[in-house]
Amino acid sequence: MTTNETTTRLLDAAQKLIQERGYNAFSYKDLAELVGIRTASIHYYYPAKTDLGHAVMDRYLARLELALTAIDRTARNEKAKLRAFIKLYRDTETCGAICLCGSLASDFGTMPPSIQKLVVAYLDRSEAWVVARIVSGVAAGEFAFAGRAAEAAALLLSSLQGGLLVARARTKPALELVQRAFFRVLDAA
Amino acid sequence: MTTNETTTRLLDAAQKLIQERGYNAFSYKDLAELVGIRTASIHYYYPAKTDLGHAVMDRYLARLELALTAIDRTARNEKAKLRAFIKLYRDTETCGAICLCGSLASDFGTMPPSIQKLVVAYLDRSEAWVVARIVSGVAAGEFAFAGRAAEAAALLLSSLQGGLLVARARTKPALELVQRAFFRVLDAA
DNA sequence: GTCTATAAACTGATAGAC
DNA sequence: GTCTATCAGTTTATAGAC
Repeated sequence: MTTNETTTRLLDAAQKLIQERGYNAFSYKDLAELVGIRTASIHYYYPAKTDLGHAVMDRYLARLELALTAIDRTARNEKAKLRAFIKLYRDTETCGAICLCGSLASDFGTMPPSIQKLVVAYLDRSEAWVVARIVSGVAAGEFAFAGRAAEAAALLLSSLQGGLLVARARTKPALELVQRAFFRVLDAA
Repeated sequence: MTTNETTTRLLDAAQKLIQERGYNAFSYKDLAELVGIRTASIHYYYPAKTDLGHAVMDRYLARLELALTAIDRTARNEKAKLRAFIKLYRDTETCGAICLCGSLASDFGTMPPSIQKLVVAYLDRSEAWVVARIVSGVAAGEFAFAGRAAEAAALLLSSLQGGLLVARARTKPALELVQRAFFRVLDAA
């Protein structure tokens, strides 16, 4: 382990702030108060704010990889895998937060290229995984879906990101309805 | 007409900045440079930045109403109406922008209640209209969709908002795929 | 209506003591 | 590693001349 206690608490607090307020709406002062240290101390770990943002998104991407691996290992079939994937977003919805990747995507133009690349990587990886699940599910006769997998994958990814946005603003869950409607696409011929 | 030339240019530029960078990522200085006046002059029209944000979102909501009215008047059937609605988002996608409402929703926690209310109103109005189109389309035998209209409406609204987010980050259109997949939901039994 | 001038607070960031 | 002290730049916002 190379990460100590303080870096973890900084990353946790920063991620929370970005997901709840947005990257450009939180300051080192906010973060310092949340973690209980001074702003100068944060600079010791993350000299620039973009370094911090990069580290948070980097960890988020690594965790996606771990989550997908865990799902692929434990879920019985492709539908169960997709349900587990959607569950990741529904847990975020429960917290009243939006996806870190979605939050950074909405500030995309103001992010440095190194962070932009991670955001794109997160979306690409998610999409590729979903496409693979659909292709596999169709091949196994699990889904009746007759269209292109890329269509359904784009629909799922977009509706999960947007669903979190919409749900938080209205403090009214959206992803349960989204999930139900989405599986109609796969189950219908 | 109560709005003069300068207010219109201020609202246009502010909307553009919010959709491209986000509410918390643009300043009166950015806006002043874009419009060609000094920051103090902006305060003459909009004393506080939240007044400006409110005015931009208020106009955006009024324009939604106009757009829905125009669609209801000109489109031949419910499917054509929904296609025209999706076109509003696809035009935004073409500009490389996200929805103003989606941008403000992603900064939701940092917005004053008066703006939050407009964001919620925009989403509520959009959803109600989409639900009505689906219910009407099913009643007319235009859609084979057998589920609850609220499900499909949540899927559409979420995927359009999220689709813009995803598309801009990857500079790769998403809404054409989203649209195709969505109509499978309505057309399938 | 638009300007100059200015303020008070906050921003990310650095230097250097402990 | 964490602190105090400090910086230069920016932010929203106001006062008052023209």
